[in-house]
Amino acid sequence: MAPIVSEDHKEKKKREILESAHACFAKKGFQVATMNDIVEHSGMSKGAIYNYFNSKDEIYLELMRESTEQTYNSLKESILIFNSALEKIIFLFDLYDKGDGINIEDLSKTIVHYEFRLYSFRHEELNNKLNQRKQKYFLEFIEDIIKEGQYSGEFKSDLNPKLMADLFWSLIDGVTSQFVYKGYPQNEVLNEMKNMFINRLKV
Amino acid sequence: MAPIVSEDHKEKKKREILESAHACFAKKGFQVATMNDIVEHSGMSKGAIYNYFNSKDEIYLELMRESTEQTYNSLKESILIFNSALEKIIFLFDLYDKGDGINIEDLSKTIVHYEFRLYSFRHEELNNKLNQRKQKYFLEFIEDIIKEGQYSGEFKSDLNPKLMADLFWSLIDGVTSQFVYKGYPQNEVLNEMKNMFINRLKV
Amino acid sequence: MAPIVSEDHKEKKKREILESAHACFAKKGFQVATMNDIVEHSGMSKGAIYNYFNSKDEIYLELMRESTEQTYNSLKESILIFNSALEKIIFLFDLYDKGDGINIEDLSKTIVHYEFRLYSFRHEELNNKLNQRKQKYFLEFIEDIIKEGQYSGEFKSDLNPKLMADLFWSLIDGVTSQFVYKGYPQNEVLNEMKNMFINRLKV
Amino acid sequence: MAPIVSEDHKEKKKREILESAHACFAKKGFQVATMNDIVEHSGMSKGAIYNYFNSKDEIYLELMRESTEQTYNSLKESILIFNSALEKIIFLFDLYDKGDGINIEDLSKTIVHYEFRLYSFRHEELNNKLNQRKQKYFLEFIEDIIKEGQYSGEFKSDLNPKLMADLFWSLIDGVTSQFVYKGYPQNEVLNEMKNMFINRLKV
DNA sequence: AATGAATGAGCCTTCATTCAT
DNA sequence: TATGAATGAAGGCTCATTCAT
Repeated sequence: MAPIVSEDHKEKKKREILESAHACFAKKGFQVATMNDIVEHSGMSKGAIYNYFNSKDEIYLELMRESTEQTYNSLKESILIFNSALEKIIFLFDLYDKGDGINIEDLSKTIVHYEFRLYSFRHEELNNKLNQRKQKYFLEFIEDIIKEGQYSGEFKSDLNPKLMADLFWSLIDGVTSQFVYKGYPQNEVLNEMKNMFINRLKV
Repeated sequence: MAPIVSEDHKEKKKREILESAHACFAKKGFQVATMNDIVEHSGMSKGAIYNYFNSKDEIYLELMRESTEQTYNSLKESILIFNSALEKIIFLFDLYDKGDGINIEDLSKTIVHYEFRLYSFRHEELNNKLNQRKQKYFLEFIEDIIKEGQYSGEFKSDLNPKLMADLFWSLIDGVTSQFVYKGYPQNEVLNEMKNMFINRLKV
Repeated sequence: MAPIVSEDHKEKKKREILESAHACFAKKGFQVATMNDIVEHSGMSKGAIYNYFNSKDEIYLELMRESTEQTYNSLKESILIFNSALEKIIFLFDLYDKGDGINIEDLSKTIVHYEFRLYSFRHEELNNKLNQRKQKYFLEFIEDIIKEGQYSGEFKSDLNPKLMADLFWSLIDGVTSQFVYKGYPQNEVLNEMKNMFINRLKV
Repeated sequence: MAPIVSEDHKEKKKREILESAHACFAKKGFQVATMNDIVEHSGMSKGAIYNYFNSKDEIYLELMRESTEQTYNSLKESILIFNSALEKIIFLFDLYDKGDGINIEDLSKTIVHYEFRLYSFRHEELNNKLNQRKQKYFLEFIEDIIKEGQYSGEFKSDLNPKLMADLFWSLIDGVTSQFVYKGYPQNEVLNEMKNMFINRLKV
């Protein structure tokens, strides 16, 4: 006899749980939010959730993995339309321009992201398994663009691409961090950073 | 009846508790560290600690307040010896140079700092004033140095001092954030930032 | 509409479930083994199992009933080939000789048997009849052999057959119990018991 | 400042918990009885109990340890008054004579004891740590008496004392086991065993 | 003030059982 | 009948906080 629910349905359920979890983590923080919160928010039963995920940690991990993957994929895809390395870099900075006004959801996501990072710090195994790989993806992604710019003659040839990639993400982290701190976007700061960084790169 | 213990003694006790608490929070994180951990680390009794602080939260908040204040005071004092605005800025950047090697304790302290920040985000009512004031102090602190440099002719006169101050802390946050992320100092990145920032400032 | 599956098929399914259950109970113990374990071991679905048994307890009880019956039947049948009461008794003792070496499966089965016993103790209402009948069967079984030996002149005529039957099972229980305790067979002890018991019986 | 409660008080509390636990284990079985049962039965709070014991297992272990020690000590002491090995053996058998009637408490204790044994079987570490030592104590205890009887000329010199000790406890286990099974004492059976065993020993 | 035993709400997780399909 | 996702009570345990001494 055929399975009662389709794979699709199962995926949808997982999504529901993950979204509820994310909402709860955003509202209360990952460590403070409880499985009961997620149960309540999702409207599902406790057992149902444990049918899809084996632990609170696993939910967290999946959320982390997804977020990284999505960000990575969307970054990668979005720059395909640009022909020059410079344009790519400019575009990436502009992605972090939150526009005007306070976007609570954006803020929440960022908060959860930071909490993930701190939580990972206390769990070395996780940290190593996930963060290193993640770092590598994102770092190499920028590194490649820098190299491309050097190859095409857009960027100074004596720059250390690895260092520039580190610098790029540090700048982004800095502005995001301030976003959390202050509660509103730091677009002017971001703009300053963009200019600085581009000046540093351009021949 | 005269008070049995002096105010001084009380302050000393509070200090002991706060230091133990900070050590425990640094080691395990605020959420995971327990009152029992603090009891054990401080060598005091549970009841004694509750005589000085009404809750774990209160200890945490007090630690935040103090830490901010201390950092502020030490920053303020330390730059007194410099005569030029540029030297002051350079000195401040250099403060965040962690030297070589991984210093776990330094890392832990930074983590606690970041946890503070997230915790604050969840307790808007309580900490709004605290954070705003704190922000203001640190921002104005840099703002004043920028203005000083403009006045003395060291820095470009058309810079927005507020924006430069925001930028400064964003850069610092960015590099610190990466420190947490990677687990080791990002001194080269810091150096790049320093040069960029100074270039942006100098006439 | 005619029944889709025959009674035979139903019996076969029940058997499968019972065997899986027995394997799981033997491996983990009744309390620790879960319905999921049985599901997994049997390859059937949870719902299917609940179509044949109303509860985990019911499976357990049925297993008990069956096991007792089977043991009884096989005991009864196996001694048919012997002509003297003495030979029968000797044969029964030898059944409990586990040979050399530790046989984990044998041990596990014995454990389940003992767990049955304790479980029964906690469910007097349900099992009173079951146990009493069981007891009666096994006791009368031995009792009859004793009487047969007395009738044939092999055994002392002044023995109380009931008491001797009690004694027989106590000896068997004792040696089995030690088997569980120590984890390896107690064949020498069993042999001593056999000799003692036979000496007590023989004229 | 002196501690608030005396060591005595603490010991008394531990005793209370252990007695409640034993009562609950006896009533429902070790695995089925819950910490909540113990909480309820003891009238203490959950936290209080966890102040004295770190886990349900630990309570069980302590109960086991105590029971073994007490039995061992009382056995050892009680036979001091006898001069001959034979008298000692006889006395030990008589200890297990439960008199007439059903003593529920005695039965409960025995049940809990058997459950301990089975539970241990599933937890090898425990089994090894505790049972072996316990076994050794009790076995050597009997072994020594056998040897004493051989030395004094009371018992056959060609007996294997280790085997006789094993046999002794197997007999006791057997009769106790039947006690659990049937729910009432098996004194006549015990008497038969005693006579058999003594006949086997005596020159 | 100091002590630390006591409290009990709450946490994460498990699992026998049910029921829509 | 068969399926397995859903249910939710219950389990062991933790820990911030209280309070009698």
